[in-house]
Amino acid sequence: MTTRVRFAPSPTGYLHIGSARTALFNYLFAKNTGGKFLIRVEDTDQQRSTEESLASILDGLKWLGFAPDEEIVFQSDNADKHRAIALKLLEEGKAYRDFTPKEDHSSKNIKQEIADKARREGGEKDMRDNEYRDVSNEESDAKAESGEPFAIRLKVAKTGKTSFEDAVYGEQERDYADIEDLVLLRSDGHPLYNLAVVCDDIEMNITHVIRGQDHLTNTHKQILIYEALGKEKPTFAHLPLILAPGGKKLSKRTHGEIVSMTTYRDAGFIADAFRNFLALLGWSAGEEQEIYSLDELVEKFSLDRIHQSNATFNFDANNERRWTDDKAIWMNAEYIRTMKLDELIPLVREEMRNEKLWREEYDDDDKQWFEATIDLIRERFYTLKDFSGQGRAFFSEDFDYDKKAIEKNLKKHEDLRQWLPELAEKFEALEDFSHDAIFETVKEFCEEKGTKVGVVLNGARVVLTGQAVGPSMVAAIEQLGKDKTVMRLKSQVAWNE
RNA sequence: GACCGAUUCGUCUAGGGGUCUAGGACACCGCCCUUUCACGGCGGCAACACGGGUUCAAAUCCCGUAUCGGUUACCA
Repeated sequence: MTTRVRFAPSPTGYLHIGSARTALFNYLFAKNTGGKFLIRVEDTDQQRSTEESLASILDGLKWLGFAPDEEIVFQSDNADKHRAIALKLLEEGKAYRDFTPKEDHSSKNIKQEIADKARREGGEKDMRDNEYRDVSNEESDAKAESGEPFAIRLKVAKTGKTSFEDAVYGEQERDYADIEDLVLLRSDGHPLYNLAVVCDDIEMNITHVIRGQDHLTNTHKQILIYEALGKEKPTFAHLPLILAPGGKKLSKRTHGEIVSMTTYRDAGFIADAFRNFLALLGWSAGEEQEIYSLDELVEKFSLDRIHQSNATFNFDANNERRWTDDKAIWMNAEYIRTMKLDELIPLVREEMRNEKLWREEYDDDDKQWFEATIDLIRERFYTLKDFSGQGRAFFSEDFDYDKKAIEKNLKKHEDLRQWLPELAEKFEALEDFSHDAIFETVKEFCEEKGTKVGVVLNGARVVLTGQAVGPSMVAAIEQLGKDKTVMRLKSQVAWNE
């Protein structure tokens, strides 16, 4: 039997980092087992579902490279089927009409309200105390015919328990006494989540349900539906959650854009790097290797190596350098400096196009120079943004000077104000502007002035690139070329910043 | 509150009775390298939540406690 898994986002926000990880694990599992990876959009909550949200989620999935193997299913298209199934269950006596008027919740603190109510009721509450549970069919039919609105609830047996073997968490049991008679169909005829999920998973022939641990206890309710329907249940695999620092829930409301996938794409992350990082949040191959290509991840992935404890996604909103997880940033840098140059170039090209730094010559006459330059400067970069930011001076005269660099490497050595233009003259006289010649020139110049090479080189770095850090300065000068080097060394712009 | 789950360095994690004076990665710190910097190399700091068992032996098994998380909707 081929495995079939689905990623089932509800389009009520952008693609959350935790959802992205769920999508990744589904994808890896499908490919590892030679199965199908499907996408089902759970848009039954009409109130909260939006087009933008859907577009953003699909965008994020596309960026990460998770293309579905079959057409995307929209859950709302199946509402009629879900309704029919609920009615069938009612007919069979496995569900009943509940004429209790709908309770209204003030929209803001629903979670809190429910928790408070549950606390008040304590463990005393009898889950089978619904007064309509055992009314006769005749009475129920009559009320329905008279037009009284009703919801349809599943009739959960009084004693017994459900159980299933979770592929991650192991044997799971829950007493019927702890499960309420869940609502299948709302009084307005709208099918609810647990029903819709089960029906669609059956319809789509899903063999493995891989989803967040927040669904673990609700799984028992779904099993009850599978049983009422007389259908075989799939294998369940629940994933540990991804938390914010301090072990709190990672949410848009409190943490903002940091939880959105598109933030990372827009911040210059490489999809492969981020996917690699995500894979290691809640799963590991049990070896010391940490950098994995997609193919390697697919090959090594298995459900039994998924962790059972939640992971913290580490970041500090008050620290610009630590705006997101250190390890994610490191991994991105690692990919930038070690990936194949011809895989990196297209990504840099796109970034430069967006920043209006791209020139057609880079793909033509200046191709060699461009590639050599990228190869040189990638060494210290963390994101794709750095190519248009810190690396800007290599492609444009319009670049910024880092204030700290000016203070530390330029203004602290007032002599450089004269020396740098003097050095420019020496360079100008150079016929052969090669690495060795440049270095010899600098060295002689420093001996003449009785200063350390570092002082001149660091000062030159600021004037030439606007930065305090970068690749080997001599190599950078060679790459920049004689004209630009001479011009910038003579310029007083940086001094006036 | 009830039910469910988890708990190894600051973070991600290895480990599943002896090989653990607990390994790796990120971050941090130091040294070296580059006659220069946030590369690289080497090294350092740093953890088995707590208490009881079981056992010749427990980070690993069992029980309790604590803490954290999840669920408890006519949301998904």
